[in-house]
Amino acid sequence: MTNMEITQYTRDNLAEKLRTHGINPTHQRIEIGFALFSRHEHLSADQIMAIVNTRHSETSKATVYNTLNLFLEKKLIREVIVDPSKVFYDPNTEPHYHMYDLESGRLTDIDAADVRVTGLPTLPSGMVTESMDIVIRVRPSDAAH
Amino acid sequence: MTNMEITQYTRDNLAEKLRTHGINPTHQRIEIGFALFSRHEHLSADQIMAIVNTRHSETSKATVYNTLNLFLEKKLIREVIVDPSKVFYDPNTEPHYHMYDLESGRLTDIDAADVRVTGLPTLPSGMVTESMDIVIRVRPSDAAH
DNA sequence: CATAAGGTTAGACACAGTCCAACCCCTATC
DNA sequence: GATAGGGGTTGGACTGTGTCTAACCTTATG
Repeated sequence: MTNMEITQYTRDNLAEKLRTHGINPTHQRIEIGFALFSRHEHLSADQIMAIVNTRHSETSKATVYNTLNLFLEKKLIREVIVDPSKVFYDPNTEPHYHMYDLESGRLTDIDAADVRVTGLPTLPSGMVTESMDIVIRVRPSDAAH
Repeated sequence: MTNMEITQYTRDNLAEKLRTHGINPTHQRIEIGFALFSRHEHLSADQIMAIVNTRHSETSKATVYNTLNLFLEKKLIREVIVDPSKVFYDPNTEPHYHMYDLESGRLTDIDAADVRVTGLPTLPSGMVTESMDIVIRVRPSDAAH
């Protein structure tokens, strides 16, 4: 099981999800996880911090980064690198790719199930693939480029 | 013609290349272009600045960034976003993808000619594709992950 | 209770990249 | 060959993301 289908996240089942990934579910971690998993959006660290700090207790910048890096390490979330100025964190760990709207900065998922990539070279020996990312950068056709 | 085959770059034919792209070939711009095009490597802004400042005159950080952004605008080079901490600049504007070694940070090209990608969704109407980037992240198989 | 380990915090820090106002250099014009 | 003007360059200040550190808090355990 990589991802049991939870349709509605609560702070309780999120705590459970953290535990099954070997993460001690503290107050702050649950809030940060909740921010990511209850929305299904790609959020940057500062967006997450803003969301978390509008409710309940304050959470520091250090904790936000500590927690996101912990979640990454434990493969609970993924990192999406499309914008040179900030990293997006992606609660969807199923295989998928991304479409990035250069105009709005909006990032949307492309299901990997339908996509086939052929003709890639074989890896140098002793190397293994960690991930393959595909990013399609798009813009409105009337926009000046 | 997108890219005439220049096997050996000199400061002279580089000045010519800049001119054909509508760029006034100044001293600094030629040096920065030479750093990128004579190597066929992916360099970051600080690497370029280091290279340029070991020979001839000094070039400021502002000029390095101004020039790289100008080159990007004029489609003389491409930007490769794989590492959250820095942008790489790619002198190769032919269609190709990238393999990124997470251990060493080394970035290598994958020729696009052999690669086929099928099953991508159609774009939302009014949108055009600016680019499609594929990044294969690899690491040594013995490395702790 | 005492202790220790783990978690959180504010604030200092590092670093990539941008901005700005002053300056420089080159060319055109007289 | 003086002058002016525009494009290019510059140092330095600044911004924003992300990291580090040392102190502090919390919780489980004996």
